[in-house]
Amino acid sequence: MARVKISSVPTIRRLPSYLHIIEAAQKEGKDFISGTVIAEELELEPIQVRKDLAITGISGKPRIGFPVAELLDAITKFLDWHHTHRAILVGAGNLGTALAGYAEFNRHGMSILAAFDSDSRKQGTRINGVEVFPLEKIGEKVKELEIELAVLTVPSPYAQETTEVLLAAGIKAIWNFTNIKLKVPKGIIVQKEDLSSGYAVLSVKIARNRN
Amino acid sequence: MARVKISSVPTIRRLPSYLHIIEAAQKEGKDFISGTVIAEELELEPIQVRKDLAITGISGKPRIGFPVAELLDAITKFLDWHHTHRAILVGAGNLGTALAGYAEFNRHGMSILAAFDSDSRKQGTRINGVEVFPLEKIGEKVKELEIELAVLTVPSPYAQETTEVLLAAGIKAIWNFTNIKLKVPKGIIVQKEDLSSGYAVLSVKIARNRN
DNA sequence: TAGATTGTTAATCGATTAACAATC
DNA sequence: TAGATTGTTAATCGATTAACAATC
Repeated sequence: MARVKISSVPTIRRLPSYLHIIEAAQKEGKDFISGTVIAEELELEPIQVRKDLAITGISGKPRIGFPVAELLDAITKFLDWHHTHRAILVGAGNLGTALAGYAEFNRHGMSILAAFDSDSRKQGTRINGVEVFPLEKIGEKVKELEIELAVLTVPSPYAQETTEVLLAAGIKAIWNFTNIKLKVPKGIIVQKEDLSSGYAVLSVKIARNRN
Repeated sequence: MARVKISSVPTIRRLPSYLHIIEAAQKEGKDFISGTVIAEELELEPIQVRKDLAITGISGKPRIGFPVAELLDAITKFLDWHHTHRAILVGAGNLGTALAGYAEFNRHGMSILAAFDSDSRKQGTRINGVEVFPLEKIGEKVKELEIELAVLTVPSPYAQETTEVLLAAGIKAIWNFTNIKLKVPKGIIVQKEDLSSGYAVLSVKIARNRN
């Protein structure tokens, strides 16, 4: 009986970088790639790569490695990147515009179908091909376009009130780029992308390096 | 003998969110804030907040909590956010522009003093107040402006070659927003900000939620 | 005083790493 | 065959959580 392997968040976070390496190997015409090679490329331990790849269910051959095509397929499916994630962008500023045009996401199933902004000068224009609507249209568009995900890139002071609008529209998953901890009911998925925490780690490293 | 408390990366990553909560408390005129309150706000365990705050060296009072002003000062200093980090932005696209205008970073010591882009139409213009120069000027400007940090927001295919230019210019720390694992000599600090790994976690959560 | 909160020490949990037989 | 790599089982490491005395 096939049991679902338990996968940890750290493992999930590493999978996209594996995917990237394996895609490069495929472009070079390789049919197999070893965990050792992937590990070298990313400066990880080989055992960690093997453990991570185990969750895909693909088995490798000793001395040869893992089959590239199968691995790409299995990782993509594991990440649910073979499905389209129908998304809206809320807050059409620079960050939102950057995300709308980020090829990496588009290639992996994220489809931003509409953007929203409170600035009437932006309404009716397009950012990276995505039309910008007033916030009032969120409810209507979410239903019409069968949206499952909202990418939140409004200024932080508006994060919570905008979230209320999204919840009212029936949104079940929010990718939160603000530095506000959103208050949402149980069952709503919130993924917080915290640039400040990255800056904190970097800053501490630099400070330690100075001494 | 005062020993430097060991601090883990997870702890450092949580400090900015504590700072945010404590700043809000200060604005409300509060002189003390308890770990319990911070934990509630962020949906963390109180014991985790107390452990994390211990690295600042500030001690709290039972029943009352931690002194807000001292805590803000200690966290800011711990993160080295009281020093100015002189930075350049390499790649003046939408993401770079967003980072240049991100008030959160400016408020906490990151000072972007110049931007660079290979697109000659951008050269001479300003993004969020930062002047854009051709890449050829990097070496000169890094010396002139005493830059210690480069924020890398070029398209991924140019990430490694741009890094070589930065290294040649004497840059010792790179904040890498591309999805390329940069090859750098030992001693160079690279902080990778990986949006794809966030998307991976989100995507898996959504997929699990559908079942 | 009563009791909420701190801070220390110990226990638990989970992720990473090590060891090594199996095998291509 | 020889030996590099896989995959499993066990050991280690480090982070989180629990327990609880001290105390404001």
